[in-house]
Amino acid sequence: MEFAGKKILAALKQRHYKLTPQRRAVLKVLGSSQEHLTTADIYEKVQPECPGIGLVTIYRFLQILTELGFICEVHSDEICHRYIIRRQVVHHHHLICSGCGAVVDFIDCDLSELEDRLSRDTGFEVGGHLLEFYGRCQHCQIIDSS
Amino acid sequence: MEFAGKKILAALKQRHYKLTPQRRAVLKVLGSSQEHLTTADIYEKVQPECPGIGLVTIYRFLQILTELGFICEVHSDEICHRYIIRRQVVHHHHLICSGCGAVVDFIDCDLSELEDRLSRDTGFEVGGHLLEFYGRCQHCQIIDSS
DNA sequence: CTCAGTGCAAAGTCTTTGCACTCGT
DNA sequence: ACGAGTGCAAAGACTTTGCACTGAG
Repeated sequence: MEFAGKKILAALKQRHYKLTPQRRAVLKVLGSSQEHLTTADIYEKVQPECPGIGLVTIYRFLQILTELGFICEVHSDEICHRYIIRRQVVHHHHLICSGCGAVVDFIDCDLSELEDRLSRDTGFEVGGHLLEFYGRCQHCQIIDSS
Repeated sequence: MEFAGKKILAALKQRHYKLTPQRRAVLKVLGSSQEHLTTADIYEKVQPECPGIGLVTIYRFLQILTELGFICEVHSDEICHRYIIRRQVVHHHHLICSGCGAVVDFIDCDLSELEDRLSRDTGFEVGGHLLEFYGRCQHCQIIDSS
């Protein structure tokens, strides 16, 4: 999953953001992880590659990545402020494993009908939505039953 | 919307939680607000009714209410850890006004087909989902255009 | 009367800010 | 060589914990 990271690096370069070793390392971690990560998770995972890195640097970089839409925040009743690299450029949703934290993206969901109905019923001008599914991935189901 | 608060009071009593003036006041605030509130919001709104109340008390009580499922956390890319009283006992979703914070519940959404497909495609055992819509309520639309 | 609940203060966690130094461009 | 980016330390925001007192049942 190096691809997403590489793509973001190029995009950052184009916007004249500096490509420091720290940023490369953070992107590498984000790009090679299937799970949603907290800032602290990233900090830990970056250590081998970039021992001296400061937490602050990660905070600041994540902020940039969020602003540019390169990472998504993952939400649930249990989880907040966890990040995952955005593999889909388009609007999409997450299927999250509550066991290992793996995240699967999916694109096609037709909520427009529901959106229209809500709009009619409530008078709201509906601008967007957040949809996330929770469950257990195959691997964690096996662990559960053993 | 006093109703929800009254109902919760009864449920708490049944579970032998003590019904202190502080708890009554917090429930009153939650029950009479259409918006999602932070702990600090509740703290402020409770002052007139219960001047000496401590923030800590609210934290602790919200924790109980969350555990018992009487309030829901509201999520979005902007908003996290905001609470709203649970008016629907059953599974439901939120339509949130990004202007004034008003929250409308809605129940009927048929995601089972999508859930089945995801389950088939990914091997996940899907346990639940979080669906929230964002938009502008009628009132805020009027303000916007003036 | 008893112990859950409260309020205060202190501690803990997470995140942001100020500032001098470094290094990518 | 310039200024964005970095790391440290300190400050700030939010939440939890310890402890003695209070009041609901």
